[in-house]
Formats: sequence, C-alpha cells, structure tokens
Amino acid sequence: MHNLIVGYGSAVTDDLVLRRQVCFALYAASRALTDVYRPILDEFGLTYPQYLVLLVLWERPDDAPTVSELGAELRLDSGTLSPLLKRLEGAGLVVRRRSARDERRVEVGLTERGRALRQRVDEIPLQIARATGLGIAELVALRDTLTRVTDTIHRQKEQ
Amino acid sequence: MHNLIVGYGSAVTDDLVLRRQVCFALYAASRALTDVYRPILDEFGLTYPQYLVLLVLWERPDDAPTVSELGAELRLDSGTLSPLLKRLEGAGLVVRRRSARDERRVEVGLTERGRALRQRVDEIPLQIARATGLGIAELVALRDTLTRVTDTIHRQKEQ
DNA sequence: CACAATTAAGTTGTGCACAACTTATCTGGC
DNA sequence: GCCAGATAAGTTGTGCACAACTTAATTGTG
Repeated sequence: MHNLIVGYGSAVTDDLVLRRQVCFALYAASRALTDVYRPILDEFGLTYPQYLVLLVLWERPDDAPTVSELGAELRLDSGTLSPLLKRLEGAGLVVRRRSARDERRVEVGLTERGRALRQRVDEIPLQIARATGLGIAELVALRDTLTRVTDTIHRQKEQ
Repeated sequence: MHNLIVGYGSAVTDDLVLRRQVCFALYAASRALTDVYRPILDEFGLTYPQYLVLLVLWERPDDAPTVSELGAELRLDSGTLSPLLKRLEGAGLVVRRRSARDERRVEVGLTERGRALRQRVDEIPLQIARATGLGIAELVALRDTLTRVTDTIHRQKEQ
C-alpha cells in the first residue's frame, strides 16, 4: 500500500514529494483561506479564531456556554481560549462570569456590541465562497469530506 | 447567491452556522492531521513545518535552495523560516551559508544527518493516509480540489 | 560611476495552538 | 462530614504565522 498518491516510481521517492501530499494541500489551503479572511475581519478588529468563537456564540445567543463547551465545539483548549476570550472581552464583544452553581466554570456571553456585530458580517461567507472558485456542490462535498476526516481522526484518538 | 451551503431558512442564519462552513472544516481538519503527525514526528524531534522544509530539501538534495526559494515552495516568509531554519541547524540537520555570488542570499543544505533522516521517515505518508480513513482515489481528489482552491486564491492575490 | 530603488534575510511584536503545569472547586466513596 | 481523585480555567513556555520594520547587498538608470 505504498505509492499512495500516484502509481509509478519508487514508493519512497514518490510519497515524500511535497506536492503529492494531501496534508500539505490541506495546510496550504487552510492558510490561504485565512489570508482571505484577514483583511475582511480586520475591518471588525477580529482574527479568524476570534470570529469562530463569535460564530458559536451567535448560534445560541442566550446560552452563555462555558469555556469548555466552546472548546468542545472548536476543539481548542483553555490554553488557547483563555487569552483569546480575554482579548474579546477587552474589545467589548463578550463578557465572562463565574458560574453561580459551579465556581470552576466560566460562562461566556455576548455583549450588546457583540450581538450587534452579527448583523455586520452577513456578507463574509459569500465573499469567502467566491474566493475559493468552487461551486456550491463542490463546497458541500469538500466540507463533508473534511468533516469525515476530522471525525475519523478524533474517533481514533478517543480509543 | 446566499444560502450557499444548504437551501433553506434565512440566509443570514444559515451561512453563519459553524458546522456549515467549509473554512471551519478546513481549519479543523488541518489541525486534526497535525495532531496525527505530532507523536510520529516527535520521534525524530521534528515539528510539522520543519518536516515540510526537509521534504523540499530531500526532493533535490544537491540543490541547497535559498530561504526565498524554500519560502516560495511552502508559502512561508523569512519571518517564519529564519527561526525555523536556525532550529533545524541547531538540530544538526541543515546548514546555512551565505551565497558567494550574492551575499544577500542564504543557501540551505542538508547535513549528512539530515540526508540520512530521509530513510527513517518512509512509513509516515502511509500512516497518515490510513488515519484519514479515506481511500486512495478520495485522497487524490481531495488533494487536487484543495490545490485548486489554494491556487485560485493566490492567483487572485497577485492581481 | 553614482545612487535611488529593489531585493534578501533577519528582527520585533502579536496572536494563535498546544503541552505541561498550577490553582481552585467539586464529587463520590467511605 | 472528610478527603482523594476528578474537573475547570488559567499560566508558562515553545514554535509557528504573519505584519511591519531593519540591515545589507545588488541592480538598473541616468
């Protein structure tokens, strides 16, 4: 099961070629898309991970999930989220408060400013989709394949 | 051309849902795959970006590309590569030398140790491919779609 | 030849990611 | 009710990424 990617030449030689590797394609595409987001999100003073946190909060605006719950959605730990949330709080977009019933938990809620920002980012998904050059069907297929890969890896990790 | 991803509900509501976004799927898959690489590359004392640099050097072991040429392959700038290469040099895997004919350039070559390491990483592409749970045809299709997206974005950026 | 503009690499500062650790709180078994 | 183990968030340290900048060398044009 060598020579994974293309079936000629020596296995060793071929599989280690950069342009043949799915992982490099994934890594490069992820960074390229973040490059598309950057100037757009700059207008709102946001980074891409900060925008992702807001996406989660906008989905359930009355929920105020904990740091762990945010982390479960985004697959990020407190080492990443704690300072990020501190910056979002500094920008006046979210508030953090200790849970009353469990003092270990910190609940993250939207401020009015954070809630209002949602209305201003409507056009972003469209802009991003256009930048990929893919059609809707291709985007959906790509998303589903990637989600399947991610889920497969995470399932393996849990066992 | 709203409601990109699925054709029901309000455009605003749907397109901003995390799980519907291709970009999040890409970001999550990229990090998940890096998680698969990490314990494997740890054995060799490498990070994933360091491994990518070695892939480029292994492709043309007598070439000693410059920092810029490496950067063009990997789409990384000197701000990322300079400290990374310093670490690879510290690990005894590469050497950096000023070009004789153009003192601005720094050429990056493999040491014997760096060259030898190639023989020990043969199995990595196979291990990674297995972890994705995808078949060869799917991997190739995924790689090509992602490469197309990346190229589209970079082409737009240049104009 | 002079020198302004360009190019190459490196540096500095910010913000992720993530491992390893700390601190504070909670829970279950006795 | 006590306390060992678990859990939640935060902190520290390392290594990318990338913007903005610096320094040094080269190139093109007059």
